[in-house]
Amino acid sequence: MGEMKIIEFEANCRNNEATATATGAVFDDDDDDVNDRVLEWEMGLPNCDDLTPLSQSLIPPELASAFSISPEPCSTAIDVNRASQDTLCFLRSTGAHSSTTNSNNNNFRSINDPMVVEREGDGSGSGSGSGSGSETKKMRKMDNAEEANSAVRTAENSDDPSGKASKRSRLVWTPQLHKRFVDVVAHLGVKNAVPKTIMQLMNVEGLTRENVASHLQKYRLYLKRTQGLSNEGPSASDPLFASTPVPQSIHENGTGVKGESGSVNSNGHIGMAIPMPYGAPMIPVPMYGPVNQGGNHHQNGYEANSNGMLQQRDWSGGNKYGSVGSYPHHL
DNA sequence: ACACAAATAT
DNA sequence: TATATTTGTG
Repeated sequence: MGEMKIIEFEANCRNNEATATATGAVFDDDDDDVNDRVLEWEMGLPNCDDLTPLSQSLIPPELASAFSISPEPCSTAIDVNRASQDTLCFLRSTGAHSSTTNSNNNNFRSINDPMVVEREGDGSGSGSGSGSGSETKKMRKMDNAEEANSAVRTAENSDDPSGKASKRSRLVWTPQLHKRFVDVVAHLGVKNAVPKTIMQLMNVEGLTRENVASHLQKYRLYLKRTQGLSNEGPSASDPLFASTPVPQSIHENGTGVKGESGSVNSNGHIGMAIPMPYGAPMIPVPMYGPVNQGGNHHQNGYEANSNGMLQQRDWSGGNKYGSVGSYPHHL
């Protein structure tokens, strides 16, 4: 278990020099009080949906080309898995013992299984693809809904055999996606929060301006309905929106630099203007769904998405945005 | 070309 | 119901 976690983290942070070093330090174990520190350290670790998946290139294409950086073919989930395997082998051969490295920590979720899109065209094929049918099956616990389904697809379904424009199916605004959306909207002021910009900063592959525009329209209505009216009563409607507290920074805030940070929202949440939000792509791919509208069974707004996280208030208590990364400064 | 809101469609 | 698309306006 402990091994698994470390490996996953390793994989997720491969590009983070500092963290990688830290990981190494753990293995040097002098133990004992180190354990406490490790625990403490782990508490502050970013949640999995805050981590940048390896499957995502850290450098935007434009930037890469601008600095003539070699493309580095963006790794697939399979690559990530293989990397995990390699790391595992390496660690074992090195004699790293993570035996004492605690076991209780449900906080870790693997995102090396790709966040996926499914198009309504093919309802089939949601195989747990990444494994490529080979090993790794042993430690797959997938507690609860964790990675219940995972299909490895890409936004642009490669084959658009007939003709051209592959009809995208409806975008499903998962809590992760929406969180991202809200973060970005909060980060830009009201002024700059226009669909195009939002789309760019969200940096989600396959996300279109129309997607954002539509969602933004709805979101604005939601805002008008809630903070417009003094009564903030039944937030029963729009579970998605309700689950993602509206940052105060939506007030007036151009670059967000001068904004008060640490202000507390009505919910008791910290609505600080996100210091340095995403710069690099984090969320690989939005999730599309089979639109579940033929015989709709469940009424909750949630989808049993590939992460299975119906994270409602993961962030309720403290402000641990392990949320690393930074918005591109050049905007 | 874009943003926007409202209406409408799926 | 959630999202997409259209329409009209700026």
